[in-house]
Amino acid sequence: MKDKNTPITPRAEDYSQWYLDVIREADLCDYSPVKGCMILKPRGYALWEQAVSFLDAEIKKSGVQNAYFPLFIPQRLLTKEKEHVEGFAPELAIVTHGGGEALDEPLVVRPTSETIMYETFKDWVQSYRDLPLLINQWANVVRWEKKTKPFLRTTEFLWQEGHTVHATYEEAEQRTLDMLDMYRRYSEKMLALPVIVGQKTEQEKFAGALKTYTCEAMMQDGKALQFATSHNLGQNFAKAFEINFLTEKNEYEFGWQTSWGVTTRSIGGMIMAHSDDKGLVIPPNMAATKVVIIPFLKGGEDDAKVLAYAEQLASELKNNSITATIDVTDKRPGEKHYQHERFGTPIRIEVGGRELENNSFVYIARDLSEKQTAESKNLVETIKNELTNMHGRLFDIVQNRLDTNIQDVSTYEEFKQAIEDGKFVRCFFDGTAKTEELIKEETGASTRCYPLSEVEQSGICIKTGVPVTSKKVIFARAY
RNA sequence: CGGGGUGUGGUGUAACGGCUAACAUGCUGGUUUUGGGUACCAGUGACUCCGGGUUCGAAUCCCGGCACCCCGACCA
Repeated sequence: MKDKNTPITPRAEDYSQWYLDVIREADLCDYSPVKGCMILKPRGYALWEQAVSFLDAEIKKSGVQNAYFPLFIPQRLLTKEKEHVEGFAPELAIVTHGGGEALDEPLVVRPTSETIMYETFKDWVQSYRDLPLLINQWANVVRWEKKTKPFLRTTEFLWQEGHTVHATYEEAEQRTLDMLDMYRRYSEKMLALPVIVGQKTEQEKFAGALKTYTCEAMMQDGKALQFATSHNLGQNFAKAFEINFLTEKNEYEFGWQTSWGVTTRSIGGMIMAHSDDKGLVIPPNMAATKVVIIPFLKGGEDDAKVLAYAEQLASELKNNSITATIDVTDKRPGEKHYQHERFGTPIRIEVGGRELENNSFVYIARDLSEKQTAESKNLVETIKNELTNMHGRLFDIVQNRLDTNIQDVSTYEEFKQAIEDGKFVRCFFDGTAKTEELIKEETGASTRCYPLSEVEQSGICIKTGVPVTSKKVIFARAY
């Protein structure tokens, strides 16, 4: 943790350094001895736990069961689907020795579990009666990335990966979209983060997928962050792994598959999108501790009464499912205030002799600096409302940022300028890998997605001028 | 992996090639304070990232490694 004479870097000065400062100040993680890996400290892990509890419930509600597959994947399995192996080959961690001896066949540390799961799924799926097969796993995966940043890109990360097999394309597509929508809800309800949901271009889709859908969020510097994906795998993997089943007509057909995942990166997105120059801001629904109560203790005989009052307020909140703690450390009040601002605790309540006397309490929402006073009989209602309002305020700020920073352009000059200004750009594009690469080279912007909200229409490609009939695509610089 | 930058107590910094590596903060104990980082006293804490070299003498110069940061390429 930094000291008081070394405040965190202001956002405008160096966004990247600010982000690292916020994380360190909030005591979320440590660097590991292995480059690029992240040690999640309790405060950081608590954020992920909130995400897990929401997502796990939603996943189960949609009929999916949890299972667990091994960390090690025999290398030959990974090579079965051609595009898949080509996509992942450069970032694999491979184990060559075990028990002190060289292994006959190297083992890949899973970068994702399609291959090892589907090798098994082929045995689980025999008949149309076995479908749909709906499996999810909570796991860690390893991708040996060149460059890392806490939460946003780490060598090892935590995620949830869902894998399903269906009897028809339509059903698989529906599942793909349903899970995409779950991620949108996760983002909006938990992270207070509005997102653009849409479909990835051919070039940007998942290695081995038919279609990839994504949630794209806008950070405070205008860069995009993709933090959840849902893939319609078609029959690509089913063919490679021979996942076939007998239909009602007693004919063999390959299964139609989906996979979908969200990672600890989403926590990074939340941090980047909401935090400020004072430090971390945790949206209320993501905060394990929603309220911290700071009693003003003056060393007199009133202290016991003030403390009892604080405890009374805390237990009332807890009885109404609002997690609250009392900060009884012997630090000075000001120091506590700064600390909890850096920790991002959504609401701070202050009580002392004054409040005790007139049965009130002072509260401050993390995203506002004004102190407000309320009567203790209205405690639960007041705090509940404030938590709800805070969620709304955080959401609206990001929504507004998104709305005002998406620009429709019709010339390449406009395009370049808008990207330079840190905006999301919406335009037509010919859909080719060549054009996409060229634009990326010249401007640093990549395609984010074809938003689901867009409609197909005629236009001309922003770069090549070729006439196209398609949705407009979003371009942006991205993390 | 290419280009650039930075590595000094837990943290942030300082020190011309030259005294026992300095200051602030933190941490521990004490007194004092407590409605936005109290003040003072005492204590604690660094083979100056690692390994070589140049030199009478290296935190400082040179070479090699490693780590971190920034900009690219790769990606959730």
